[in-house]
Formats: sequence, structure tokens, C-alpha cells
Amino acid sequence: MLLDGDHRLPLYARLRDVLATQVAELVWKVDEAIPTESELSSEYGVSVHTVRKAVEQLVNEGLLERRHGSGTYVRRPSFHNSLFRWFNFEDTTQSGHKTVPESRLVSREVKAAPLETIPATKLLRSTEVIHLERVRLWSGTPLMLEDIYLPYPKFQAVLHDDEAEIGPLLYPYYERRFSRLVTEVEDEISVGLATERLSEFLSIEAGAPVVQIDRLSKSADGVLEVRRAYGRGDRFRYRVKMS
Amino acid sequence: MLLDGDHRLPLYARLRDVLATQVAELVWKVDEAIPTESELSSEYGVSVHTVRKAVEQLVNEGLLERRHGSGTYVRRPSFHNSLFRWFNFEDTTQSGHKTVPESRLVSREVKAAPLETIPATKLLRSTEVIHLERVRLWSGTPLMLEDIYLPYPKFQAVLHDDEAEIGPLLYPYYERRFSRLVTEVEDEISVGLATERLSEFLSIEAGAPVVQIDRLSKSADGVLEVRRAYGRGDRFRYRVKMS
DNA sequence: AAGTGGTCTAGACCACCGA
DNA sequence: CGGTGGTCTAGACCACTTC
Repeated sequence: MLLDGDHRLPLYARLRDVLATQVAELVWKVDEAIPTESELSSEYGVSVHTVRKAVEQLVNEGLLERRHGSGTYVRRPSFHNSLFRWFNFEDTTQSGHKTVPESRLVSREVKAAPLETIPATKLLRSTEVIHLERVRLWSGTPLMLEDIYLPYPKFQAVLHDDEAEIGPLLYPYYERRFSRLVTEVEDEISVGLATERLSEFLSIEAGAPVVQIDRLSKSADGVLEVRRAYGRGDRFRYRVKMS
Repeated sequence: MLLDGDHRLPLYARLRDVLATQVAELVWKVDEAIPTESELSSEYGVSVHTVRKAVEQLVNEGLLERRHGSGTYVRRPSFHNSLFRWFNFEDTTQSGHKTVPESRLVSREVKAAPLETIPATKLLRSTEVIHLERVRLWSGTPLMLEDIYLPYPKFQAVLHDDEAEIGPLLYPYYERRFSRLVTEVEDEISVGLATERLSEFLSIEAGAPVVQIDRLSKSADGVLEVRRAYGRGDRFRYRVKMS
């Protein structure tokens, strides 16, 4: 079992690619240890240092996690609540126990490919899609309205599952119910004004500023979910440092 | 010249700190090569590999830049145009030559500490501040209105310098004129609606969505400039990937 | 051709974890 | 305690830049 592939690429890069593929194909489960450095070293016939350099890259990319004295593990990406990172919510619970966002499903239905779902059907490679409408609240205040699109029929169970069973977070539900792990998300932010529909669900005035977050959620086998979330503009806050 | 400091820290970490300090103190100029790996190795009495690990960190942090076969250089952070990164502008110049944003100074004055400049005076550690008002355009279209605050009297030359001499980009001007290099910026984004003043300068309707970008620009000796930029909401676009 | 960083090896010792 | 990753060394050879 040696490293072939582009002989122009250095050994550690080829090893990185091999390991990355194996992680994506779930050769090891999430939170499971991959082989030790010396095992990989002898398996692929390279020095330990070369293995370390390959693993180092994957750690920087967020796929693996080292635990000193214990091993190197497949990392579970945690996007739970990650849409809320765009908003500013004073966690006013004095007690200090963390607030969990609430969710309320407004509608669930299957749609063929009417105009507004065409991008979703393309991205999900599915002619019919499931459409969920959901309101998300933070300590009682509605913050976001979401339009969520999922491939049909693969995810049809979501149409009839009890809302309590689905829970407030979808990604853990996808993992439990459909064995699909979200490994990467892409967000695109833009801004606009509240329509009638939004003013109603978010309890803000029509014409108030809103932010729109378009999200693609990907798993090992491609785009898993297409989502468009509208949030209250007055609660939007984002910080970046550059150097 | 050996590495003292916390003996709990590994050698490469101590060396990283030493080098980072020297970069901050401009021991080497921007774009100048630092000593070679073998020079550093013998100077500090550590192996080349240890030097490489220290340098590697600083490269990841953006302070240094390696050039294979040539040397390791102090990196010039490039925030030129960096406010435009928040906006979507189809670069419609067919020719492919890069468009430079235009700037138009609207007003320049010294202010004591009226209400709205109090945060700036604190951050700039200066009781009087210079206030610049500036419009920024992209291929003729006004995109942003900026309120810029600088410490007085240190930057008073900006009050009377010819606008052509100042040019469309302030950071290079600060470097030329005041020998101050911006090394780090912090942006905070929020959204709102266009006031009368904004609708006038940005040629949009009052009540249209705008984004507000609050920026701190820092140099080696602290906060150098405080800026609030208002941009057209319809041109705002920001993308992020997470994993 | 000389000098730089880039890759790779072999091996020693340390710090941490878990049984 | 044995096994894991973390630090560190010494040294060979390669790829690239510069003159």
C-alpha cells in the first residue's frame, strides 16, 4: 500500500489526499481515532515526520483533531445554532445556563419545480423538493424565518415526523434519521426590506431592514439542503479581524 | 543570544515570540528579507527545523512570507480597497484592467469632543480629533459615505494637503506622510435604513437599506483611525465557508 | 554557481493519557 | 505502565532564485 498519484506532488501532500478521502468516505466514524502516526508511517512507507505533516494540514483544515497522549480523531463539525452567529442576542438569562433557540414549523410540503424552487432542485439534483417553512426564536423573540429545501423522496420522513421528534436543530436530526452528516456550509449574506410576510412572522414593521442568509449545507455526497433565512436587521451584527 | 523567557514554552514558541516582536518593532522593513534559516539557527542555537516551525507559525499568522529560493520576507498587509470587499461590483470594464475606486473628500475639520465624536476621542486617546467626510465611488457609482476620525494634532497635515496628493487610498498616504503602517483592522457590520443625508450622497431613496461598517485601524502603537462607513445595501454581498 | 527555502529521513527524548 | 502525540536534533538531497 504505497503512495501513487501525481509524482510531482510531495509525499505528504499525496498522503493528505488519501487521508482526506478516507475521512470523507467515513472509513473512520466521527470521533473515532485514526491509525497512529507510526502505523501510518509503516503502512505507507514514509517517515513519521511526513505523516505528521500530512495530518497537520488536515487538522488546520478542520477534518482531524489531535489529542496529546491519546490519538488523532475525526472531528465532528459543529454548526448547531450556526445561523445565530450572525445575530446579536444579549443572553439575558441571568442564571448563566445556555439558551437553546426554539423552532416552530409553519408548513411542510412537496413541490414540483415552480419558479422559486428551480435553483433548489438543481442544487439538490432532484426534480421534486420538500419545502419547510420555519420560524426560529431566541428566548421567545422571533429572529428568523427560514425556507428550507430538501431532496424528495429521500427526506420524505420529515413531512410526517412529529415536530417534537425533529427538535429545534435540524442537522442532528438529519444525522439521527437519515445518517447524513453536514460537513460544510456556505453562507451568502445580503440585505433588503421586510415584506408583509416577513413583518408578520418576525413582528417587525413592513419596510424595516432585514438580512437574507442563503445557505448551502453539504455532506460527503454533495449538497444536502438549500436554505434561505430572513433575519431581523436590527439584531444583525458581524465582526471580523483582518491582518 | 539565546532564548530565555518562559521555560515552560517550547523553543519554537519562544523563537516565534522573539521574531514577532522584532517584526512589530520594524527591525526589518516591510518587504525586506529576515535572516536566513541557517543564520537564525546558529544565532539562537537551535536546529533549523525549530526555526522553520517558528517561521511557519508567523507565516500562518500573516506576518511573514516565504519565497522559495529567495528568502523569508516581512509581509505588507494589504487592506487597500478592503472596505470594498463587502460589496458586489461587477467589474464591467471589458478591457480587464483593474478599476481603482475613486474618492471625493466632502469636508475636513477639527472637532473638540461633541457627542458623536466621544467614542473616537477615547479610542484615539486624543481630546480633539480630525473629521473627514468622504464619498467613495466604483466606476462612477457612489457606493459608500465615510466618516473618518484621526488624532489631532498628529495628522493635521491631512487638513490642508492637496486632495490629489492624498489620493484615493488613505493607508498608503498615512505611510508616506506620517510613517504609520496599518497592520490590523477590525470591522463590525450592521444594517439600517438610509437617512436624508445618505440618500443624497449615495443616490438612493431615503428608507432604502444601508449597511454600516465600523472599522478600527491599528498600527504598532495602537488605534490609528476610527471610521464609520455607510454603504448601499443593494450592493452588499458577503460569502463565508465554514467547516 | 552559490545560496535560499522545501522535502524527507532516522532517531532521541519528553509530556500526556488511559488502563 | 505502555502507547500516544509533541519537541528537537543532525543531516541529506532537491527545487528554485539570483547573479
